[in-house]
Amino acid sequence: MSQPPTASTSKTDQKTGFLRVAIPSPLRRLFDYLPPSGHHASDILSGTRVEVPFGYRQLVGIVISIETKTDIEPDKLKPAIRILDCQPLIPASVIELCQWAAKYYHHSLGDTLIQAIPKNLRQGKDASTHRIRHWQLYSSSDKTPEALSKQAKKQAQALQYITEKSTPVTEIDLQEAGFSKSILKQLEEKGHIEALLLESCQPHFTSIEQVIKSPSLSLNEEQLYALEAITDGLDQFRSYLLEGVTGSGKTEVYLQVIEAALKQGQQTLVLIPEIGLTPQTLKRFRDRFAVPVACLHSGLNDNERLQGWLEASRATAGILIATRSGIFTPIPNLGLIIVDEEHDSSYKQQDSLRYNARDLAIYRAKQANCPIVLGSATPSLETISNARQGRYTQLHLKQRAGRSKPPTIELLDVRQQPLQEGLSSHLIEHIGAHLGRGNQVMVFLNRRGYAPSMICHDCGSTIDCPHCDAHMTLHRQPPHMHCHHCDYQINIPWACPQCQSRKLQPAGQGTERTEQILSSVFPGYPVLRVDRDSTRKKAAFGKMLDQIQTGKPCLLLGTQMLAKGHHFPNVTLVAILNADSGLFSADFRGLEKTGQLIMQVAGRAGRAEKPGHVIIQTHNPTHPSLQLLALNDYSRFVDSLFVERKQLNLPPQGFLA
DNA sequence: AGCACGCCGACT
DNA sequence: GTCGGCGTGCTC
Repeated sequence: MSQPPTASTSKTDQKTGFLRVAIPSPLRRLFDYLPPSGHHASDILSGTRVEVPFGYRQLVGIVISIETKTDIEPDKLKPAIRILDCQPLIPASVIELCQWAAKYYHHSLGDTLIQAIPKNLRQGKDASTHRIRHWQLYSSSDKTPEALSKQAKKQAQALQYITEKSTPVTEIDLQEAGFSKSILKQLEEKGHIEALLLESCQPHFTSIEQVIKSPSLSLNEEQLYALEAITDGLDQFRSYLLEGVTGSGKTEVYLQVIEAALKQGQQTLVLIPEIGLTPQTLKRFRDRFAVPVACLHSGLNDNERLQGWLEASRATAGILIATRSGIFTPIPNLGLIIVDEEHDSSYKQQDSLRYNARDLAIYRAKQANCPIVLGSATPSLETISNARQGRYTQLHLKQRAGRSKPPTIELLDVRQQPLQEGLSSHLIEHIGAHLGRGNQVMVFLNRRGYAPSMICHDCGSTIDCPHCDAHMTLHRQPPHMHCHHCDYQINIPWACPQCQSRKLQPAGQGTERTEQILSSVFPGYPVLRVDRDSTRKKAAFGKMLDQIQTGKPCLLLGTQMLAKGHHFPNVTLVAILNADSGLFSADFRGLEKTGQLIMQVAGRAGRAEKPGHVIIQTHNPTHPSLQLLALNDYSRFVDSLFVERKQLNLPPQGFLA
């Protein structure tokens, strides 16, 4: 082995400093390294990724700081392998956010930071040379393209679109213009176009002079008041609660606030619930704004995620629409945060770092000194409590936009009434009447499968999951028993495992069972079942939505998938079958969740010209919470919950941990 | 969390 | 002999 040129060299290296690195490991401390050979610590910036030896492994860590002193014995220090970024990948603001989150949620900083960046970057991929697929006309003349057939209209349009652009077009751009991958592939096979991998060279979003692509809608008085309240303080931290009933036009207020932020050269982060980012939502943003709109959600592959992340962190996109984890995306010109459906539980991460993206969003807005808008028709008690204590400015949208009226809500007492597979005859009459008038009916049942349990008629024992002790749900399509907690599945038993009796019976109602009864009672109308089982295939849900949008009379039967975000103009009757099961939940937030769900479901009724009617079947017509919900009065319902929480000293009145 | 090491019992 | 089960300890 050759000696270093002089003995003093290594000493000088040590004097220049150490890298303090956050390592993706559950250990809640940082690790010091010598700079990689050929580097001086003083040239390395915090926020860059660094590859380091760690035990027997090599990991990608994040440089948190450069230190001149270390407590580690010199012979234990290892040099880092290499620096992965020439510019900080994670800005100081996001490191600070992660430090706060790691401390608050008792998690390691390394694990917190590493989950804040896309998978590709976690694995050490070079961020500066990220390439994406572009398409251009076939450039060499070694073969003549095959002529397009007259039927291939879409292909001809795509070819036209690509021809008109002078530079290669990104595949994403083409997809937004309505040309699918298969169209492009066919054009490629016929020799018309070719793919190129190019670095995207989009300009900073502020270089796009016109912010708006299509004109805004006109606002009613309440909307205008909200808009002005928020835009008055665009340059300072302030939290707003935008409480607006379903159909009151919250989104239009968001869009116009975003417009104001963009005009000041600032980016907006829009957080939405997990299932909230439908292609329609995205389209609405992209149709309105001329600046690029990036998105991050679970439907994207690793490269698309990286793309969205880079567009936001390089400020090529003016708007980032993201689900929970998007709260960690670097956004250099952050000037506005919107959290839509702020009460939604998908903002909570349940495993590893147990954060609530809505709460981190508040921290981030404070950090960026910008306004944050929490929007919901049914805000969480925490948020209402904050608003009442004056921490948030409260804005109300009480009227539905346009001419539609709030629905009437009826509690249908089914005590002592004959039930046909969970449906009372009164309800069946109502459903028939609405269908007969050519309208659509929505039946809401928050239980998928055929029946939530199997019970032995002779000994009373139930079929339970061996792993989690919960009842196993009976499914008929295909026939099996399924644990909805851990996914454990078995065949339907022939006999009771306890007493060998053959009298095992389905107990309770699931959507499959209700589908059967609805089809037999209303044979002339299609029954569309929308739950996680019937929509497992990717296109299935979309197809059902299309069928609903035709407006023809039909029965829509589903779980909470139906409750959120969709606009069904022809639904005039909403029936809620098992509201009772939510009234006596073990979780102290159970009643709150139930109330929010009922309000959300009820909001599906009568959104257009036709008045809506909601029927809640119940064995507890005198339940005070249910009565308040039936008055369509969410705030009085919330008041009653506050009283209860106060008595039991539960959040937000008290603390649990 | 990973990963290696080391101790011990079961098998070709 | 040696394969592998899991208990323990360490990571700059």
